[in-house]
Amino acid sequence: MAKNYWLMKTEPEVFSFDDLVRERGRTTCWEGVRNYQARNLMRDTFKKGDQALIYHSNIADPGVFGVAEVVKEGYPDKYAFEQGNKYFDAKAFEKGINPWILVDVRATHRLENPVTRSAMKEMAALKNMMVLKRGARLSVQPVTAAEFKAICQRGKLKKI
DNA sequence: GCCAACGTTGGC
DNA sequence: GCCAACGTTGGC
Repeated sequence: MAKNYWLMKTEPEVFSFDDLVRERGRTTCWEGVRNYQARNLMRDTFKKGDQALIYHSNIADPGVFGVAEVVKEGYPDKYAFEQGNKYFDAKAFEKGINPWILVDVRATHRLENPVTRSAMKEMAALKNMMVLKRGARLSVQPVTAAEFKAICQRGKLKKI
């Protein structure tokens, strides 16, 4: 089974790549995904050892800042059923069925030169990349091996 | 801060 | 099941 590659968006004001690096074991559960398409990818397709580009969104200079690997495959997201939690899902809680899942990721590399969105747009290897398309809101996106490699080379990976 | 694109909700 | 209204995302 070939390794999968992903792009995972995060708002650095909320949780940045540096925040991930500061976590114990540089590992965290990827909280807050409340979209079924993204959920399905994490539940069905994310495999241990897959690699993910960590992308900062909703800032002046969005782009890829680091690389992480999947260290734990999909498991129930208990936060969805914790009243008062930021990611509490009242509707699901009433129904008694928790549809949400988490994966754990560990930071492995920093991009010495973060690859900004504007730089990505100029890269021929990324001309079909999902994240660059208009209105691509999916917070967890598949990335091809070629796209992953192109960004890693451009960004100069530095092992953490 | 604006607003286009998208996903979800809810009336019918 | 359709679709308008709404809330959110996220680039700019």
